[in-house]
Amino acid sequence: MSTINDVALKAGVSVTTVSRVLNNRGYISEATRAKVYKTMEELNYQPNELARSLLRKQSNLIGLIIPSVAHPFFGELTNHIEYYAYQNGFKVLLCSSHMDPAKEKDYIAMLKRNRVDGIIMGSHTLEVEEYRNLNSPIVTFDRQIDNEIPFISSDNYQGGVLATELLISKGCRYIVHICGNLELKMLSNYRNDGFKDTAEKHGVRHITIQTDMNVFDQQQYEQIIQRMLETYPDVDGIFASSDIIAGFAVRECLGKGKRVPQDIRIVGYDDVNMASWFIPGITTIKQPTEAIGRLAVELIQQQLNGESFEPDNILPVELIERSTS
Amino acid sequence: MSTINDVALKAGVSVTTVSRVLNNRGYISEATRAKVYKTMEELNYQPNELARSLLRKQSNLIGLIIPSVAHPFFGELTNHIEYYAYQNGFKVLLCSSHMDPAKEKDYIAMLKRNRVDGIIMGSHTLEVEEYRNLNSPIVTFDRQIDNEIPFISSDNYQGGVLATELLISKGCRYIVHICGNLELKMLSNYRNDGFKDTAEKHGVRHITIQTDMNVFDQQQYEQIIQRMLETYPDVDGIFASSDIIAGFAVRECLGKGKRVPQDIRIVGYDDVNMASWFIPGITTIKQPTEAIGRLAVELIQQQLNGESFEPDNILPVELIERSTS
DNA sequence: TATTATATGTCAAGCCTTTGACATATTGAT
DNA sequence: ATCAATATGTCAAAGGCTTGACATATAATA
Repeated sequence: MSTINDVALKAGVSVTTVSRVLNNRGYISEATRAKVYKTMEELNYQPNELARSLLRKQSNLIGLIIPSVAHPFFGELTNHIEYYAYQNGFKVLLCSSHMDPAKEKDYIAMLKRNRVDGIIMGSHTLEVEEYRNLNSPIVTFDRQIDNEIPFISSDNYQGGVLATELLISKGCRYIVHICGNLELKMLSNYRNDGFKDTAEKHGVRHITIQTDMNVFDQQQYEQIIQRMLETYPDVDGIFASSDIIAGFAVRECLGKGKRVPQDIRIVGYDDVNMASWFIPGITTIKQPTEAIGRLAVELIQQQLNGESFEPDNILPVELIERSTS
Repeated sequence: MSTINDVALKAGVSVTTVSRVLNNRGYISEATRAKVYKTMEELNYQPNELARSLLRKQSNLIGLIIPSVAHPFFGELTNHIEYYAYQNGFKVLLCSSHMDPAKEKDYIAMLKRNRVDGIIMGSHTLEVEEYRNLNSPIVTFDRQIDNEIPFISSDNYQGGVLATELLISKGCRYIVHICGNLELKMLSNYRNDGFKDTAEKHGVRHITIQTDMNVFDQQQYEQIIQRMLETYPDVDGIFASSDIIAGFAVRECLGKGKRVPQDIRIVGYDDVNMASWFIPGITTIKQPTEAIGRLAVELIQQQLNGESFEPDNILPVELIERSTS
């Protein structure tokens, strides 16, 4: 790889001059500018960002830690984050924790070693303390660390309310919420609060079933749903905390000879693309994935610029009715 | 962020000594080693990888260019690539081209500026020439650039054969292959060859329908399939070039009142997780995504090490029978 | 003509880390 | 007492780039 020196030499100018055209500062004649660009072209020169970052103390790198990009929700979220990062001159370093605390810790250290300008945390297997004192701009998704660190989440409580109201309005009298582990202090737990409050308000029987915190575990989902269907055969409404779980619920119900939505109604969460591809299409609570992605990048940028920012970002959800309700 | 200097100062040793414990070279007493580690801990020191990379002329970064991580197949592939990259001490810089040649070109330049150790190309919107002379280790997925640059693909021809044989053996007499644009010289075009050869061998009527090269275009898929179903109402077998397209095909067929698989049989490609979640489960040709991911990283590593490597990597496919055939 | 804006050059420090060359001390073994 | 292994230190260069300070020269303007 050629260096700025090679360019200067070949173009017959000083490195300072090349640096000046590269960074658009000081006086440069059009002729010199053109000559330098031409030489860079000829030498196939690309300024070394490692050296630049080292000097500037800014890498334009954003670290993104998520459970897995193979999960449709995180895949779509990552897609939007990557898009807006690129728009704002950032590159994204992808880290999949696979819900392994050791790996997550490792990744955080790695990101610090690489001097990322900020970290977007979509995976939360560590204790809250571990995330403090990272002294790097952070944005958190679906988890509140403290008042200093901004978080983004969808309006989980409202999502729970909307889903539950729908089930009840359609006539469900015995509803279940299948969600992640409530021990983890995730903001998504509010979905369960919305669910319970609404069910109680309407005097509807309700139970909550927690899954382990595995990202994807087809077997576990199937088992939990089967057991639930056996233990509570009278359930006539399911609010699942992801469209994938909802999909499995549909599958198991149909397998058990229950008609959806006539015998049992099912509402998911997320509104991943897949939710509309399923047959029947899954009724769900839409998270504004694109807005979340955009905001995440913005919040990093704002912290970087020393601007003030909103620490609590709860984005609106929307009920999308399809065929499972 | 503290530097190696701060550590040396605080620990009361020289930077050379710190560097020695950091890199495990030269003589170091256990006492000093412990003292240095303790100080690093206290200062929350993380060696600056930018400086190290600059010096070593090696960044341990792999650039991954794909159409979109929101696409299930690429999401799963990315997941595996990230996994094996991490295992081998690499970090992944994620780039989503969204099938935009300008963006892809930009990304390539960006990756060079960042001195990535290698590039895994899963998006191919540029002319073959553009990929040559990148003088960086490259691995290509589903496209052959030249004999120097290694490629990986599934056994597309065999995939086409397996899918077609299955349809015919189940009694299909008029089959259609829905695939991407054949103009692009992608290795996946061989699926169509396998399809045609097999259909002709058995004397079965067959047609090929190409889609545009958009990653995801629900509308387009629906339209193409609807039009196909209207134009060729006698079609009784579909080989779709992705599970997503297959999913839409199932949906449209059921919508038109055709029974799957009784009236029309459908086979997909990829075997993304989703294919088994669909109702009915989609019969498909499985690409060995994990093996592809592992091999991609290995091929970068081998090129980096100056080892010899296999340029042509065609990985076996497998027929997965579910309920649409 | 004097002044100013424009254009380029030289020089050197600094970003953080690694590494080789070399020097000096302290051990323990012979 | 001597030698070698062990342990640490000093010093400086290198990696590629940016930037400020200063110097110089040409062209345009007052």
